[in-house]
Amino acid sequence: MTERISDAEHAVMEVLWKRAPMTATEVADQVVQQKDWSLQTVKTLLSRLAAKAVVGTERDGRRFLYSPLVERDAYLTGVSRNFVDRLFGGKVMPLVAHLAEADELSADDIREIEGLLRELKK
Amino acid sequence: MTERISDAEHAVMEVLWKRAPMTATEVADQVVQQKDWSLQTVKTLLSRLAAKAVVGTERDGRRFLYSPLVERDAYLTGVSRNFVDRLFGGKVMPLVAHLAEADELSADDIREIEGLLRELKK
DNA sequence: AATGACAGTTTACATCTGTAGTCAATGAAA
DNA sequence: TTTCATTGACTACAGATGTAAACTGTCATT
Repeated sequence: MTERISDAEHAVMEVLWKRAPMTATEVADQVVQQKDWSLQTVKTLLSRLAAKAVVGTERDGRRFLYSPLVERDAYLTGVSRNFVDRLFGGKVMPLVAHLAEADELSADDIREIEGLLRELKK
Repeated sequence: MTERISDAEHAVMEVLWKRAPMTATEVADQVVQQKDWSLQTVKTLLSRLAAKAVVGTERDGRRFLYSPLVERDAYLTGVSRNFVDRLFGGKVMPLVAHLAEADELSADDIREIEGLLRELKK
């Protein structure tokens, strides 16, 4: 199973998923636009991710270039699977139903999803 | 915003959401069918939930009766909202699309969801 | 050669979580 | 009334997490 990625780590991953490889400083520059973290914090998160082999490092002179080793897609699948399992008994229906009842779905959302499902049946 | 409920705590809540009020021992009896936890562990979790005011206590002689103070529905809405926000930019479409692409949706699922959406549009 | 600016590594530290063990009070049973 | 079982309260303790500061090695500059 894929290594667990914490919330804070996830923010770092999102940056790396957008562009990679990047140096720690580059990553931090991006992350800081979202989260009010220090450079050190971002470095720590990168190290932990590297230790878990969720990101890979490649030496570039005196510094490292970081790249994701786990694809965003695979990660999302795992997390979604887990989420739906734990909270909705593994069924997507109840989740969609719930979001719908909670008025989290706009008419546009509904149309979009219907279109998607129509595609899927082909 | 609703207090955060950890995974272990969530298992306890599921039991209380099914029936309440219940004593700690009753809750533990139910929980143990799912998780291999000791009575003490369940009691600790109940205490933590009570401390966070996620469950309420009512004295019954020498023991307590516990009941949820947060409704399952409200909880699910919050957690789902948060999940979709963090991972799918707040849009449900990408989530459904993702699950679909990851083959997490069966033909039956698709039909069911379509039925649901059709209802919603009325 | 001395100095300063980065980069990565190590250490820190409070809080949250998972998972109980122990203790003290109290009601039930003998 | 002595004893036992039950219940909540307090304590424990390791690992994960959020959030860094301090340390160390090494180029680039003076």
